[in-house]
Amino acid sequence: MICKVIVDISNSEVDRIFDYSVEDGLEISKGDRVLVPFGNKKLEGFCIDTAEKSDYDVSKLKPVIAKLDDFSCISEEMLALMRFMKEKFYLRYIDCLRLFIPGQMRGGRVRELKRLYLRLADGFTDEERQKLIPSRARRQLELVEKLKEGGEYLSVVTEEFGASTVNALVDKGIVEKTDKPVYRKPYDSLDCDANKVKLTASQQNAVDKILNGEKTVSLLYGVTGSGKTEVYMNAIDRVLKQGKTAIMLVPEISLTPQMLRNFRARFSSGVAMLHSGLSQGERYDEWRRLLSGEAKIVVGARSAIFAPLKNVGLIVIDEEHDASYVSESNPRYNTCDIARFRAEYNGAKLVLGSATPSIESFLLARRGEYALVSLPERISRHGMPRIEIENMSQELICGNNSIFSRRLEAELRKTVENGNQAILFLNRRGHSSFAMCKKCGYIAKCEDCDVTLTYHSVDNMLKCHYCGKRYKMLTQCPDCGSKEIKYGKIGTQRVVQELEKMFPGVGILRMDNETTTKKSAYLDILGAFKAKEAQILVGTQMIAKGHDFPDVTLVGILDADMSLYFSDYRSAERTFQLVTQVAGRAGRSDKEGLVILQTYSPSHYVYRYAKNYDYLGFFEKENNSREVTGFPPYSTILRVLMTGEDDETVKNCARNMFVDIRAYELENKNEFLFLQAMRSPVARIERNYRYQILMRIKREYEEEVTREVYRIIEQNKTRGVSVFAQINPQSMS
DNA sequence: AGCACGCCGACT
DNA sequence: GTCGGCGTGCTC
Repeated sequence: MICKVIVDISNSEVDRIFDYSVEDGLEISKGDRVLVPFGNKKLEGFCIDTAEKSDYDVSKLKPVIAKLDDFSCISEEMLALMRFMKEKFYLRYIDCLRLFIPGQMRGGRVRELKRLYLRLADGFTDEERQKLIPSRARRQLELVEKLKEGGEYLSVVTEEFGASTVNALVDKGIVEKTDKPVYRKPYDSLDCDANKVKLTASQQNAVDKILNGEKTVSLLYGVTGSGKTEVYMNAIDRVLKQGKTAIMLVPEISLTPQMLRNFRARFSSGVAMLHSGLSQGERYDEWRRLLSGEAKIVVGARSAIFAPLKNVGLIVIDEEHDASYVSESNPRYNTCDIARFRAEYNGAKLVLGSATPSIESFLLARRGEYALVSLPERISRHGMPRIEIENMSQELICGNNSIFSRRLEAELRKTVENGNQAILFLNRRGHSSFAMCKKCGYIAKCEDCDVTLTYHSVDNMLKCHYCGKRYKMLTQCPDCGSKEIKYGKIGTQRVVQELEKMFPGVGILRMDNETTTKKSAYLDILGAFKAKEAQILVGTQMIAKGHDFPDVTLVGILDADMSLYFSDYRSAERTFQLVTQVAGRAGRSDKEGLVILQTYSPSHYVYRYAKNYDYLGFFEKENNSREVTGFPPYSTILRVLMTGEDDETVKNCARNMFVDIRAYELENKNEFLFLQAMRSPVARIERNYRYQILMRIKREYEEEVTREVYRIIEQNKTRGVSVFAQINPQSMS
């Protein structure tokens, strides 16, 4: 027999299928991990197929050394998914396969916790047992009866029956001692009261539409507090009753302990969790519980979409618009595409849930490709805080050059005096910034792309990340002539300093990506704020989602424009989602909440719609603008990134590929909207030089053009250059 | 990736 | 004369 193997080295040179012979007596099947000789050493690898023939000279084949695990770890479905991912995202086989198993398994680092386990030995009839056990040995007979219903750990049995009883049966050979792994269960202490809430009519209707509708994908559109979680849990419950399994995804950052607790309570040990908070060992154990079928539901972040479940009946992606569902490094993939593949493969349903769906998803729903399932808005906007917009240009004209508007300062004072809490929110996207006139709100944009220019402090230039065009930094506003150009960004540190001056003695907490590298620190700060150890919390995106703070009555968004003018075609969408989400932090209890949004562009349409919580209005406007400008979802942006240690080599490789792609473009003019090669905006990372080829392709040609581009890449790839593809990148770094 | 094979400069 | 530089080719 021939075994087709992918070796465990992440390098495009060896990311090919290698054939090995399998010697008699060794049983290898598709999806097994194997140990193989490779060059002059032994490597781990994955058997992705078996065959009778090989294209390679059979007499030169080396034999597989061994099978690595005593279970099969990659299912037929996952092998198909691997091929899909390679085609769609231009990934290596091995990088996909690595996503499918817990990291600990590689390199034989798994240390399974094993305990002795008792079970009845095969090959004994009841009569034979009766002959062997004296009828007066009541305890032995009882134990045999118990074990007939299934095995049990030795320690449990010994406690109940005593060691002598056990040993007597083991000596007779009627009972066998074996090793059985025990799985570490995180959150085992959570209480498990089955809190089944009766669904409202509209929730019930939503569940029916999701599970019984003809469409594979449903977009569940419902504002915060409309009861989406109940819909998810009910739908999962019904799917489980059909003997199927379910995948529930939540955004990474939130880790939503609330959601995890709900699931544990409702489904107890049938739930496995996979997220970054677990230790390596816990992660492995949860994965094994899923593989063995012991757990039928997985709750987790992005990577949980690769859970080794069989017969999946339902996949839920909660907060579908969240950026954490897109992998922006190494194996770059989009969770939604993976979920759709798995749903279609299994004949399962996929639910995308959000209060502020991505433009892409909502458009697909409106076109009828997805079923649109809406939960009614809460009866009134009561409970949603009022959003007020403060014009920062006006503040400047009135002589207020501070980072706080006079209104925000007054409201902060009021909040502090009343013993309530406030959150001040700062935007921080990446390391870049943009140029803006503080007087009139003018924003420097690219002449060709209508995208905000990014300020690069290294050379004091403004650059367009979508076409590579460079501009001199502004010294004066071209519109109003003012020399007050803002291009930096406010740091949390600075905000805290100002606050300390304004409110001496008031507790202030600070949280941002830089200071909070540890997960525990993040939870500590939130805990301290919840316990009212401070009255003001200053933070970045991290505090925007999840947690409820009942005493927060004021939320200030200091620099809303930071995300509005970020150089990304999705910046308006992001800002709308952000404002809506941040607003949700104020007034979650009976206390009335207020949101103050500071901006230099008070009349921007995003703020107009966000202020009224008008998602549909925003969608219409934004969707229209995407169509006019030819950005996704009306086009597909394909970025080919090349990196390597030698600048010349990488540059040449990029040039060669560009020449071929350009030739293809000239023959297929109609399919392209844009094509250009350039240095990457971040030109060098970790001593690797970076070049990129950017294209915008008409949406309907996405598949055929990407296929052709990948073919050209494959043809031109050179030693010393790594090539990656990115579809609709979140950022260009 | 990692290693072997292979062809040109300064050294015990 | 050799030791060793890293360019190129290969790994079933």
